[in-house]
Amino acid sequence: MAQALHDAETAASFDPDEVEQITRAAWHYYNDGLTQNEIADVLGVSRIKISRLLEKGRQTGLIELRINAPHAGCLTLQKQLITAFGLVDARVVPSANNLPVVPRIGRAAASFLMQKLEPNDLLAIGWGETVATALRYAAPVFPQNNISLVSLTGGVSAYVGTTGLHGPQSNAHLIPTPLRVSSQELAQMLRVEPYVRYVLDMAATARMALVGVGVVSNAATLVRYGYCTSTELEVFARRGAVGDILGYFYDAQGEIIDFDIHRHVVAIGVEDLRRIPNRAAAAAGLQKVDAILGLLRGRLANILITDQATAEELLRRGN
Amino acid sequence: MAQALHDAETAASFDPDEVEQITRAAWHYYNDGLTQNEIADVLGVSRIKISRLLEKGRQTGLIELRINAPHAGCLTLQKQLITAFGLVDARVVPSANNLPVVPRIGRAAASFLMQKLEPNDLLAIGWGETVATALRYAAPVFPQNNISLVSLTGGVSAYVGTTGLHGPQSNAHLIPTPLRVSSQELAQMLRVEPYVRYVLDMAATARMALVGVGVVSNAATLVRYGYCTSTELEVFARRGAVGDILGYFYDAQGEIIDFDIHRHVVAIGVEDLRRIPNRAAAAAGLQKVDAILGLLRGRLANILITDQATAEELLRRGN
DNA sequence: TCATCTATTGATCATTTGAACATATTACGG
DNA sequence: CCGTAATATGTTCAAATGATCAATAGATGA
Repeated sequence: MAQALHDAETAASFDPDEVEQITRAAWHYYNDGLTQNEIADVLGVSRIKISRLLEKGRQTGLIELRINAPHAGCLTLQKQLITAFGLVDARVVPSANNLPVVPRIGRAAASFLMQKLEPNDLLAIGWGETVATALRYAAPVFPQNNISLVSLTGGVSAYVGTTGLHGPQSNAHLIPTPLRVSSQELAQMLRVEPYVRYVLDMAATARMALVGVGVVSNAATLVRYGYCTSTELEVFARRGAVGDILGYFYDAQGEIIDFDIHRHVVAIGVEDLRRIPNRAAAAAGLQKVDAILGLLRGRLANILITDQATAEELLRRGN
Repeated sequence: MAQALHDAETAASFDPDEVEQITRAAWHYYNDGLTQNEIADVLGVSRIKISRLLEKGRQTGLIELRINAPHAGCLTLQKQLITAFGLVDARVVPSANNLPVVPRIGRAAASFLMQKLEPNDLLAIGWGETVATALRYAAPVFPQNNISLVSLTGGVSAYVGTTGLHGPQSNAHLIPTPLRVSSQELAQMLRVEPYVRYVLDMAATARMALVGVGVVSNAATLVRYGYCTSTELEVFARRGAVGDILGYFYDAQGEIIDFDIHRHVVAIGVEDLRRIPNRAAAAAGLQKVDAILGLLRGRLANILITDQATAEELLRRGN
């Protein structure tokens, strides 16, 4: 079910030799200001190879570009979000009307993680496209700092697989089940499976979580990947659901509504989630404003990564 | 005396409008992958302007490029340095034979500072070319995180002036005297001047210090800027001096030697310096190996930022 | 007020760069 | 052992970029 959430175009390489080459090239290129040709001479390879090494470095997050001055307008928005919703932190990326939202937010989330995570930290991840994108950018760096991953729900292995976070050196503990299964009984059985239990317990100890926010509409990722039908969502919406987190639907105040589907979900409980001290939600888009508002009101997340337009709308409608 | 340590070519601008423009441009360029032309259209300015904004952003450190995987060979060296000399941390930049050393080490030091300093921190700075370069790169970012600067010695104002760290928003407390004055009496009078006293006391409370390492040879920066004569240095060398820190000369074991000049220096005392928990020395070059060895043996610094060749030589000769 | 000087902006062009294509090399299944 | 596919490397070329020079606006001082 929904196996190939993302095609594996970006399977990152961890060949130490290549990492060394990339680093060396990057150093010369960005710090020393050499041209690709000069680096090629120094390292004794062809120019195009340098070009490709640099490209790969940027893709994988090995080379990270940090903008040290928060965009003035957005800095204000960040502060406003923090105070208006009592957040721990917030990131607002400048708006860009006709650029796809997910990669932009994903990058911002990756950047946030790289800034906040400390060596040996444990990062818990939820389900969703934005989370997947963020991981794609941030994950290659994790082995360096010995950062471990743990999933908050089933169904994430599909897209973690595309981040290159496999192999002996990686440290990813993923719940090996779908997000939702067909019956309450099966879900319960899976939850008490030793390894599943183990991962869920570990997830509850994470210091930082990154989750996505689901909307209640046909466009929901849950629908697109077959975990829900549009019909179900219509019912949920009629009963007051505005969004979902980890497969749990909540109302405008962020209260989890009692739906059957919640007992079909293989995921950490909401109470446990709330005990994770840093819960970052990455989401943007005007269609998500209601969902985000509920999320923040219910303190299901206390960190928000979004874009300018969404932030403005949140502030207009919020509180 | 030695006023223009560096020409003011890089006087950074803090026009908030420009910072915003740079940020916006950088975001589109590096995160969204737009071309300069496209950004020019979006922001409504000429393409060449975007090019210049980006250039300025990189120069001033507003746009920071971080390489997330330590160079493999150098990572080893870093670890070896840390264990061999009992350091708190170390940075080793890859060697590049015919590139000037100072800017490379300076950038590495700036990068180190930006990584380690936390908002509202106080950074103490010593005297020297490398420190000046590091500041040039790192300083523009400080107002953002409300990082304050304090000088450990006199004579730094000359080069801090070139970092744009002036004006109301900046927070730089500099000792308004030369590094060395002509008599013991004058030095003593200056040290008890209220403002000088105040700055020295404040410096002693810093959590992080960045200092340079002076060699005992004609090439010493102290000589070039007129604080010492070659003749003096010859005498010092004959009496066992291998290097200087903040104007204090020490022997191969890092013991401060008792010289008259030390009483002519307006600087924090060595004991107070040693009480600063993180003392980073930035220096590279084979001619500095003896000086660095002494420095580390005497624990005058417990963090070292250097290059590959120097690190290897240190390890060969050290301990 | 004018002249001069400086700083900013704009245009041109050589260099640098990445994308598209072509080729070689290696891995793999029959 | 061969053929096929997948991967890596090399070549060519158009796009993108930054340096240089010219022009303009703005500041400074007599």
